[in-house]
Amino acid sequence: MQTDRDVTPYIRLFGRYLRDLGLPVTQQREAVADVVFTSEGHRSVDEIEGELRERDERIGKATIYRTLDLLVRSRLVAERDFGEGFKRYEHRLSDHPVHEHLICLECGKVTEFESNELYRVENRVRQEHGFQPVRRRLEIYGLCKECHDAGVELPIEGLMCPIETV
Amino acid sequence: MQTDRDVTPYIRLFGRYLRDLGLPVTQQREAVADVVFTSEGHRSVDEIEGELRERDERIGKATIYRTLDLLVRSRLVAERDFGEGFKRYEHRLSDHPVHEHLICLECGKVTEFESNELYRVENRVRQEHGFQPVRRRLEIYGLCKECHDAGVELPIEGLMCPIETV
DNA sequence: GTCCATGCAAACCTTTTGCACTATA
DNA sequence: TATAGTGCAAAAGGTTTGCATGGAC
Repeated sequence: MQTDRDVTPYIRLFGRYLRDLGLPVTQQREAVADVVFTSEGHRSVDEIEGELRERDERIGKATIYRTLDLLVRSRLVAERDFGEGFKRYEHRLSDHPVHEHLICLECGKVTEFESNELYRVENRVRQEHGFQPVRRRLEIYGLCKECHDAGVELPIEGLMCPIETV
Repeated sequence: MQTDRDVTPYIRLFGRYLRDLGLPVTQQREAVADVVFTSEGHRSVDEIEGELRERDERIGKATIYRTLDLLVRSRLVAERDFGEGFKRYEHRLSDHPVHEHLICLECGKVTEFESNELYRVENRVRQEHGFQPVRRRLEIYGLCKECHDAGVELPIEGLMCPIETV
């Protein structure tokens, strides 16, 4: 049953992708896509499930995972992994479709930044290694401004001088 | 029972780290550390377990995980995640303790490279975001030289033009 | 009407934990 | 001898899969 839902341009793009592949455009797929497209940050599957529940959409976790897989394949959504033990998803239709991440080791905040230095890196590996870059991932872990201003100091764990072998 | 095992300088470093923390230096810890230190690539827990079995060391998986945790904390070993669904471990006592990774989407080969452009990136985020970098991670996914020379072409999946919304 | 998606629960896989026993220092 | 580690098996947590039912086209 095709209802008159609010189909945003982004969801329409996803619909086009599905149709190109001969796959059905279902309510559930549009609902999951809409949650991701209307979210601004990096959403976990749990968060997406919660948002769907708030919207009174009852969609199984398996369907959410299967739809996210399609969204990632369509390249409309990027899969992220900040080492939390689960993945996060972020749509790529923002002002800055290509960006990297700063991750605070103290509070977990994720900040986005752009780095055109990386184009130089990619050109170098193309020339020096004959490697054709397709996609990349740069994450810098450290202490964010707010935590630093709050006086947090990151403890230095580990050996002070790992090179000394005596 | 303290046997006369072949204790390399690297294992001695790990022993020092443990002693500094008042923790016992056990056979199992030395055995796991030795496998990691004598391995050149990026080892998974399964591979470490297999190597230990070949050496006739019977060590439980839990102990391997617990020892790897100590090795990572000591900063003698780096934890890697190439999106395979499990982690890999690499010792940091090579010629190039700091390096990034090129990962072939076709054959899975991992090549290491160095990028001093990243120091500039880190300085920039320090100035522009007040963020103090501690560690970083750069992975470039693409097609390696061998696969390209073998004629492999990466299929372009997804929408051709994700920006067009009509 | 055909084909595929959905939902539920079970399965899967890596990693973590509880607990009785053993080794280190 | 006190303290901490080990091994086993069970648990945990995220993700995937099998299968009967229901929806898209």
